[in-house]
Amino acid sequence: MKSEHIPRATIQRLALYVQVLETFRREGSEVLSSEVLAKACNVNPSQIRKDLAYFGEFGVRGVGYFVQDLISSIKQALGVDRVWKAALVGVGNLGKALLRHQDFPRRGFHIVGAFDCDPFKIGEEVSGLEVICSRRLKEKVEELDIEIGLITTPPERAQRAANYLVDAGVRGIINFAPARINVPETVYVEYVDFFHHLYAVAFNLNMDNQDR
Amino acid sequence: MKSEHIPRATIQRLALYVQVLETFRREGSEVLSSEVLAKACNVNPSQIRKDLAYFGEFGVRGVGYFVQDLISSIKQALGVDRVWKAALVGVGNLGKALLRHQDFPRRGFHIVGAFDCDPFKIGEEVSGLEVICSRRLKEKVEELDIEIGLITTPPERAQRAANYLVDAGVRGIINFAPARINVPETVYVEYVDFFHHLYAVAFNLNMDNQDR
DNA sequence: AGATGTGAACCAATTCACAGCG
DNA sequence: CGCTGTGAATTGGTTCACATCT
Repeated sequence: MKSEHIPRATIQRLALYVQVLETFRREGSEVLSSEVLAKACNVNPSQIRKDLAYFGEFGVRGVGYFVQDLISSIKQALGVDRVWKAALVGVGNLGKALLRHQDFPRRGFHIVGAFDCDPFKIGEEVSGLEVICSRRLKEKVEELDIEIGLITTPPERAQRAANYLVDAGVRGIINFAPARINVPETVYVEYVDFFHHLYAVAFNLNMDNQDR
Repeated sequence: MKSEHIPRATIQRLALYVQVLETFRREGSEVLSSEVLAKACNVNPSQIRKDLAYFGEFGVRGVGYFVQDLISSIKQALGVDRVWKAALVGVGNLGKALLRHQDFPRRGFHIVGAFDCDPFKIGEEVSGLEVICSRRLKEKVEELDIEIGLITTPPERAQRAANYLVDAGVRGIINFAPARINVPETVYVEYVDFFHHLYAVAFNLNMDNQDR
């Protein structure tokens, strides 16, 4: 693999390719060209080839790509060809929904700890996990070998959750709370915010309305 | 407002600015410079000024921006200075969590219809809404004046949900299901997929691990 | 023959640097 | 004087076009 800098957009597209390739596999495809995959993903074929080229040569000239092999190769490139263990902090509506979400284990992300600071929630069981006091994060992260943290607290408690996670040695965080968080440079944060998407939809509908 | 093409990234950042500005407002700030806002959003100050320039001149030279005014201006630019009515299709774990999510109404997105095709779910009440058969979408969309659709079905039923929504005249869709959907050009779709973010985190942690 | 892999050309978005204004 | 607003410079990402290989 080339150690060039890999655009963030490439990573996002690779995740998309896996999703679409898995659909092709379910439907029985064994080989496909970058052109076919491109159409299904709504991107340019050479975009796909460039994205893949960061990690190696996975295709066969004159033939295309073997679906199963390509899925495996991309997953390996992304580092999702293994199990990642995660802790969830904030057992509200969203937190519970994520804990119950079948796709997490199915996709290799095992949520092995659920944390909250509300004494009424501590001890409650959600989806086979006992809710534990957030203060005990460090101890549990070490015990369970957790590498990823999911923050699903209300926004005003997101920073505190982040602090606990960082202190516990977690180096990857996905923040579902609508608030920015400060963490050391060594910690990687992804923000998930539905409302940014809702705003984008509203903006586009609004534009269309004005054009008429 | 200039009718230039506005980059998608700009729209996403404007949504971010609103989020961060609302935090500043809560904390009592009345005026701030692009530099201060930039630091809080982790972007370049001139980026902010450029983004805003697509829509008008909102600042005061030598002073900065008035927090409250800027929030209002951006919301107006994005088209979120009003209420948008939405239908949710697919009342599973995620669907229920979204229906119960206080932030939707708080941010101007009112989910006024919940739909599912499972006869066991139809008639059930979730967060004050009766679950209605998906086939009745068209009728309800017209009756309730719905403009946005949220798809929270399993992936294999996402396309059908999209078809119902399009047929009902909905022109903006947010798809939470991990599947691409085909819709006419006139319909705007946003995809929300946690796993793309999880993959990005996994990739970065994986890289860090290899570097050591 | 037909698809990949890739350097070159293109285009868009970000950042710089400073003129313009309160 | 200080910060905005913006043309110019730069960076980075995407697309093209074709050499390359099965």
